[in-house]
Amino acid sequence: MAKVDRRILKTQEALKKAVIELMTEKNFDDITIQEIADRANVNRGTIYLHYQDKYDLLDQLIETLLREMCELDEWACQLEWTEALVPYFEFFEKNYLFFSTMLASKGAPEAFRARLLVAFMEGFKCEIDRDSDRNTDLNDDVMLQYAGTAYVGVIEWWIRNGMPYPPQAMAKQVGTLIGRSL
Amino acid sequence: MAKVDRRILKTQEALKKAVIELMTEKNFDDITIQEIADRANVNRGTIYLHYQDKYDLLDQLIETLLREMCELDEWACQLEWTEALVPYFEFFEKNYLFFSTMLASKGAPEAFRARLLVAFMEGFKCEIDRDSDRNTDLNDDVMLQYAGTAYVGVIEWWIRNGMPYPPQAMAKQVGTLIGRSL
DNA sequence: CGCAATTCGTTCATATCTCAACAAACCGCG
DNA sequence: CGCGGTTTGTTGAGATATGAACGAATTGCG
Repeated sequence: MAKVDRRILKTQEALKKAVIELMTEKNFDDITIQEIADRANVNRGTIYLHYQDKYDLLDQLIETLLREMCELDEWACQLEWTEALVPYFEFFEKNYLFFSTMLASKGAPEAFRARLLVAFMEGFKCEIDRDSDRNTDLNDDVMLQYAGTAYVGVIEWWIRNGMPYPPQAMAKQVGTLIGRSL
Repeated sequence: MAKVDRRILKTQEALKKAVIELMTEKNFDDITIQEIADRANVNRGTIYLHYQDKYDLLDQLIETLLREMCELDEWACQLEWTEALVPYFEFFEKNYLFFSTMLASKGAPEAFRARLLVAFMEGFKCEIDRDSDRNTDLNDDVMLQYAGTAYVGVIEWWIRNGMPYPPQAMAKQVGTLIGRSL
């Protein structure tokens, strides 16, 4: 893709960082456009050059994070599950602030869980075991829904409880379980 | 003074930060304008909108720091020495990276010590004890030179040796000594 | 409810920054 | 020395961000 002007990247990064920060301090709906602009050290009008409103900004912020996450495509049907999940849990850990906020706050982001789920199920698709016959009686969408919701549930629990186990341990256990489910 | 456009401040701060960082990694003379621009995430040409060359940038960087330091004018002839010096040593600590680089590197900043000295002596001027008669036989400039070089020397030692005592302890001791000298 | 204050979204003219290109100066090296 | 490659400083056209202003929501409160 055509390379983007450096100023655009700087502005958008500052804005997204500002939103994440502010979300840890107050409910998303209570955050004002002016506050975001101040925190990002950007003129208020500049926000409207990039986003419709603060909800659009939140949307694109989520989109960015999810895209980043999906680029951890080491799960290119290559590694074993227990290995492949490590970078993911490390990613969750690195973005702990964002995830915990998105999962805790109750304002806008009910949709966040759903988007996570879709992203995971998409990733799981090519992982279903078709070589053996242990899944002959199972429908794809059932298996995907099963493993997907389980994965999201575990992540949510892990984040909410302050990441009681290290990423590696989580990856190993969750990897085992997902492997059994697909 | 007329308020400065936000972009100017952002750019200049990024540039100064970049220089400080780079100076910890290599000799100032080996730093290239392009490197500074890259580190600051700024177009190379932009640098010339603000500075003549990298030496000018370093100059203004020093100027900025010294001005910042002088604005710690709690020593408005108000507090006792041992108290008044605390914010200064905290300032040195906060800018440890800069000071240690400026005092260690041997490229450009031989002049740095001299500038520090001048700044301190200027600040000492109004602090000379004229009320008692214990200084009647002493010249101002002698006392200033004496206390100033001593102060610079101690700071240099403290920074070079990795700040072996906390700022408060340093402020207390140096405060006592300067008080005796003026 | 009704008013005051805040926030929002938009507009405009202008300042600053960007990118690409250029010639000149500088550099290391055969 | 002389040559390629790098760095420098400058330029110009265009893109983006700024600040100030405005009326229209929205909010908080008596």
